[in-house]
Amino acid sequence: MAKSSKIPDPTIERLAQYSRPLEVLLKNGALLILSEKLAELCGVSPAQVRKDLAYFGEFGIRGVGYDIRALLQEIKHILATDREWTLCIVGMGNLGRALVENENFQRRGYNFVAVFDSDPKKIGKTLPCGLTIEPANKIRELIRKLGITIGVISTPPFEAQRVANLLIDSGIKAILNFAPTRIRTPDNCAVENVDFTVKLENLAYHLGKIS
Amino acid sequence: MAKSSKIPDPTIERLAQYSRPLEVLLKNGALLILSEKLAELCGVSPAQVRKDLAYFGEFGIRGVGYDIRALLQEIKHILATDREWTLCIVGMGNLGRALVENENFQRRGYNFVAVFDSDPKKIGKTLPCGLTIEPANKIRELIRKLGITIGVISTPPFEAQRVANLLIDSGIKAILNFAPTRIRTPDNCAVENVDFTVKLENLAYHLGKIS
DNA sequence: CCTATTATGTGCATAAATTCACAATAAGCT
DNA sequence: AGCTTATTGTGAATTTATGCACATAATAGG
Ligand SMILES: NC(=O)c1ccc[n+]([C@@H]2O[C@H](COP(=O)([O-])OP(=O)(O)OC[C@H]3O[C@@H](n4cnc5c(N)ncnc54)[C@H](O)[C@@H]3O)[C@@H](O)[C@H]2O)c1
Ligand SMILES: NC(=O)c1ccc[n+]([C@@H]2O[C@H](COP(=O)([O-])OP(=O)(O)OC[C@H]3O[C@@H](n4cnc5c(N)ncnc54)[C@H](O)[C@@H]3O)[C@@H](O)[C@H]2O)c1
Repeated sequence: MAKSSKIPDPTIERLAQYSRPLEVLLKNGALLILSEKLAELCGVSPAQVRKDLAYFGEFGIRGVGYDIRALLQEIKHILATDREWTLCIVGMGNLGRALVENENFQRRGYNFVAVFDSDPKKIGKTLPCGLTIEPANKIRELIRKLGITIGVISTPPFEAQRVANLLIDSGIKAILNFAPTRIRTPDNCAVENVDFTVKLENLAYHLGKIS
Repeated sequence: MAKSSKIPDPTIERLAQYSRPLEVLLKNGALLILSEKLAELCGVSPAQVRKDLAYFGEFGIRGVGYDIRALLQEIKHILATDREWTLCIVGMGNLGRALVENENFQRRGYNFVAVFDSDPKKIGKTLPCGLTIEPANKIRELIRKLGITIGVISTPPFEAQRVANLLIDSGIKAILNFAPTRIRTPDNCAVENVDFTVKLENLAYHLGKIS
């Protein structure tokens, strides 16, 4: 049963990772998987896999393993990815465009329904995906009209907090931020940051210890 | 002093994060910062900041704070970002192009010196940044010739492991992987994965608990 | 030169996350 | 049915990371 208050944060992150190979296996027609196998595919320990899943219920069959289809469904349900989400992107530069054209998001239920920019030269342009770039001053209106719940920020860092405030003001409850700066949000708005250079610096650190 | 074996992994990640606001402060002419202020800017506790830094030495002045310029230099030295790195990108789709055009990397000493693709229609094209897309079969040759140490993978997931093997074979010691799949590397090759959809699923989980 | 003030550096306590090890249980076999 | 085998689910032990609280050291002011 879901003792929902006490779930470790890393567990949530791993659940998403578990779903990747499960999807592939399911597509390939596999029916069953052992914690040991899934662990290996994800680079974690088998006990970790079992414990992560056990936080939410008993999804396996002792002595047998996990039914792949059922397990995937459970994980998707836990992560609330068994429904459709509507998102918008603010800042349609190189990264924003790469995001909106990537069909991985769509396939997982993350639907971009509006994209914004403040550059007059970009506003009004229609993208290959069919969306037209809207001016930043329509953010509030369109978020409400289209019922957008997740906002993606891919503006330069200096604009990120201003944009975040605008999104929060418009009722957004979750933000994915690609600008390499921390943005502040009230407690009722979740933020996840993606900063590639931090990852690179991690690599550099490890390389530096060798060479 | 560097008891280098016992540094927590999260500490390394945070060091990179500390450097962001420090760079901004330095540019703005600030000279001094307190652990409390830096902590606030990064969303961590002041004790955490001090402890993280203390793993590597005594960089502050008691009763006074940290000299911003010196601290930044120390952090860069620890992370080995006080030197230049040469990298290549394999897979010049939307994401690969966004990465190579982003001057943030260059500014931090991460220099893309070669980019590869397997699509004949893309090979030979010259990008705004001045690099020409090379065929995948020149990966080995160019990595050696240009002394490339870090490889970036932005191919579809199905190709990622194959590409990784090629990079490892060519002597690469660190890989930044954007394909949403785990890649296996020998112990002497570090990997960092960047998976946006995992972050989104994190957000969805938190949203799901509310609405 | 001494005292008050301030903010760092750090040993110790606490909390969080992972791993261990085994009891529980399902399925197959005889 | 009972016995064997396999793998899950989980409490307890261990490891890892964070936070606390104060000793330490530097500075400023009288
Ligand atoms: N491109 C990458 O590979 C990459 C990698 C890591 C981080 N990032 C970060 O992601 C962000 C975007 O990167 P990019 O390469 O697409 O940059 P970019 O300069 O190509 O695009 C930024 C876009 O944001 C728009 N913009 C600026 N202010 C705005 C505002 N207030 N409202 C709406 N739109 C606004 C600009 O007009 C521009 O189109 C940056 O913060 C960058 O540091 C990018
Ligand atoms: N675009 C995004 O916003 C985004 C977001 C998250 C993850 N990703 C992931 O990043 C990767 C790249 O995304 P994208 O949007 O640029 O995809 P894309 O399809 O636009 O580009 C992939 C490129 O890789 C090339 N390629 C394929 N096999 C290759 C090989 N063996 N050697 C060299 N090149 C090869 C293709 O020719 C193509 O140019 C994908 O795995 C994607 O899932 C992308």
